[in-house]
Amino acid sequence: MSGASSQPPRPRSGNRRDEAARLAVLHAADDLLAEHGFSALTIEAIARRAGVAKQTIYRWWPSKVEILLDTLIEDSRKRLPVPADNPTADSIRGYVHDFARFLGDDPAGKVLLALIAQAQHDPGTAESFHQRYLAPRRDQERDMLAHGAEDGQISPRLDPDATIDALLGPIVYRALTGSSVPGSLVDTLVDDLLRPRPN
Amino acid sequence: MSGASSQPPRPRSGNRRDEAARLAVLHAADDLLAEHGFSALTIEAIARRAGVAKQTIYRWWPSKVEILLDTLIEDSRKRLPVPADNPTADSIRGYVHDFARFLGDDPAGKVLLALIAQAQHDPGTAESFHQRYLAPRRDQERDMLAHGAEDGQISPRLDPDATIDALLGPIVYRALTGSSVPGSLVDTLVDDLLRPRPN
Amino acid sequence: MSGASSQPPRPRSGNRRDEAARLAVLHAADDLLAEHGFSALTIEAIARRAGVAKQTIYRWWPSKVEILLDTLIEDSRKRLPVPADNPTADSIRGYVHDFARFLGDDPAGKVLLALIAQAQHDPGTAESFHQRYLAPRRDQERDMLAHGAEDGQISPRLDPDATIDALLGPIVYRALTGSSVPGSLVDTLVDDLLRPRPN
Amino acid sequence: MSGASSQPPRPRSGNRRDEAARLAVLHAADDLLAEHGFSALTIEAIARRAGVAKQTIYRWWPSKVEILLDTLIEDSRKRLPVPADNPTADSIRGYVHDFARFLGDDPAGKVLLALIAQAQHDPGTAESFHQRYLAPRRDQERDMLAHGAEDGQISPRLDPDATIDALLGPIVYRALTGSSVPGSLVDTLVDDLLRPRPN
DNA sequence: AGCTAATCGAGACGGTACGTCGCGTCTTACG
DNA sequence: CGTAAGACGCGACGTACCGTCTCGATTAGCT
Repeated sequence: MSGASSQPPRPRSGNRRDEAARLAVLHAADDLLAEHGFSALTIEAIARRAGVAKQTIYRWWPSKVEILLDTLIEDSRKRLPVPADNPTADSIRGYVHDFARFLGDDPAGKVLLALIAQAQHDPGTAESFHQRYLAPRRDQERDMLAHGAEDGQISPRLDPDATIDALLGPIVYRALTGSSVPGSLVDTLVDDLLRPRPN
Repeated sequence: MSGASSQPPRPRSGNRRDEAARLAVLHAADDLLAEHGFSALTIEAIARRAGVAKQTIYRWWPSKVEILLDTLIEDSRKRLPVPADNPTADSIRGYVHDFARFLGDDPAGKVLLALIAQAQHDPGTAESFHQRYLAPRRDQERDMLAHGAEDGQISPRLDPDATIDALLGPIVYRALTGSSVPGSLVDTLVDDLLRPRPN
Repeated sequence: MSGASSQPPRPRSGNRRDEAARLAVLHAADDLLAEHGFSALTIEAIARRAGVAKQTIYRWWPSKVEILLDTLIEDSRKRLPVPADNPTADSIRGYVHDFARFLGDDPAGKVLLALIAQAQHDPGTAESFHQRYLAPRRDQERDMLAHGAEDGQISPRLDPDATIDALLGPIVYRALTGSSVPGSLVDTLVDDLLRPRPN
Repeated sequence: MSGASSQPPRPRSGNRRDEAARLAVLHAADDLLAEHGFSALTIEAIARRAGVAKQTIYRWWPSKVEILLDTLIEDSRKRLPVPADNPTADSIRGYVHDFARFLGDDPAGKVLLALIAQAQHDPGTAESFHQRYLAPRRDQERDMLAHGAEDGQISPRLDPDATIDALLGPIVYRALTGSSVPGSLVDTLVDDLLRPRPN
């Protein structure tokens, strides 16, 4: 009688939030951005493509920016993790290379660029984008640098935030202006900024 | 003096383009962007504030982006000139500092950020922005570096475009993410990138 | 026995139809109509005010019109009975006066007007309204006239349905157009229609 | 001369109100009401069927009720004129017959019923309906009775408003409840109300 | 000196998307 | 079972701007 012990895996729906609808919205938003650009990313278009009612979107997301943030956070976690355990000089250098690849080649990179852009147009977006994406990531990146420095793997010449901005800024700027990022540029940046001046 | 006695208030244009209307549109666009942000920058709002008919805007500008580009090009020419004649190490360093100030403090800096952003959302904007603003400026900046290197004022470690992106990228990225740019960061970037490795 | 002791506030229904919920719905509908008009009489508002789930309403009533019909039928039975036993000329005249008062002053009169109105907009309402309210009442009114005529109390000059429509029509029309119904009008109508032409 | 000289028939549009759009909206509203009833009479449906933008409707009419009022006023003027010049007993009787026919057979009669109904649901409609339709018509009907009485054509037994309500009320009530109005009923009402009691 | 052509303010027009409300159906968990 | 709760697909609401258009007025420059 106590029967089916702890959590029988219910294919639920109805009273609770519909997980299928949630995923359909996230994928529809991603796809629309990739296929037709940000200007085609309207709530109505997302609802249409996801086969979902507009109200279902508004019930769970205050704006299309939050939808994109949801996908970006998830994709970044999976495909652009920040080296955390005993980062080596190589793994840190690898992270910057991965960042360049993420921005340039991964569809999720386009989401990141779109959010950076939209943050310029709308203060609400800026706020959300910082709190939910930039700040947590920056914390991880700072940790990475701090641990790397503790272990003697790197010796940054600037304070942590300046170091990260100096490393990633050029990559982001190139992506924003439609240019590619050659590996040599990344290597030079890493060499310059993470090693002390030899003299 | 002979003329305008009978009709007191409005000297209507006539056959030629009305310069007053042109300026009113540019200023209205600038002001709206500064006061209420890009989302309030609609053609209807510009027309309303400029006291101009919508058609007058559409006759002379294909989109609001071109209006902003007009103001940005003019303002950049005046307030952020690229050192051209015999640039010294100091004048080049000064230009990077000026660039940071322009982005951070000058209202026209907000226009530049808005255009970078809009270029992510709309390919037409990207195209126009490159051809009318980024490319010409980049040409001047390349010249500046080339002349500086010829004269022995600087010795860039990277190719010209990479050098400029590495210098300006962090500044732009900080502006895009709402941070300030300390002078020390600029100095470090300039020192690193425009001087050869000592060893 | 397990008794209603442990749970203080809500004695949930259980297996049979919850009479308290039924009454709550009827009163909520009545109140909303009286307080905010027909346009505020939505199923969601009724459920909200009655503290009842929407599904509970849909389970027992096919539409909000049927809710109103339930209240109207009950209220009419109580507060506007048709004289049935040996109607006299006076009791018939009194009924017409009562009808005018019901439409003009009783909250239930507003329900009747709302249903007459809604019947114009929706054939389903018209059908229900006729079968459940108008036809049964008309039968009683016809009986009233027939018995009155048999007893020599009245001598209608028109056939029964025409008589009733000629008596009540002006009253309803005045109510629909927001006018009051003076007693003298009722008296004249009764005098004209229920007595034979003297000549 | 009188001919088509003065006003060359311009098929205009543009800056001024588009007469074709106005008529398309009125006809679309009429048709939708006749074909699918009031519940199908949404602004979106009218716009769709008229081939007109929603905003064009909202620009000129505050609500769908005003659209119906426009059509009703026009149709009533054309097809149910109130006898004005030297009304005779016969022309007055004819008017009441025409009124019954209008309500029963003319599509515009359905518009009138729909507006009477909607006025019960919405105070704004009631207000508009009175000021724009009922009151002006009532004025004309009062004039008709007054002139008829002056000329000795009729001798109403009730005050003018009561007379009109007593005449038209039963007709309206029958129409509202889906019944037909036999000519004999009209004749009896007219005879009763417009001639003095013989005794 | 009159005619032509272009500009300008004004604003109507057909559209698309906005964010909200209520509909009627549904599923769950509780009693 | 009936119930409270509430998510869901749907469709209309009334508003804001879009980009196009047509008006009537104004004013140069060319016959």
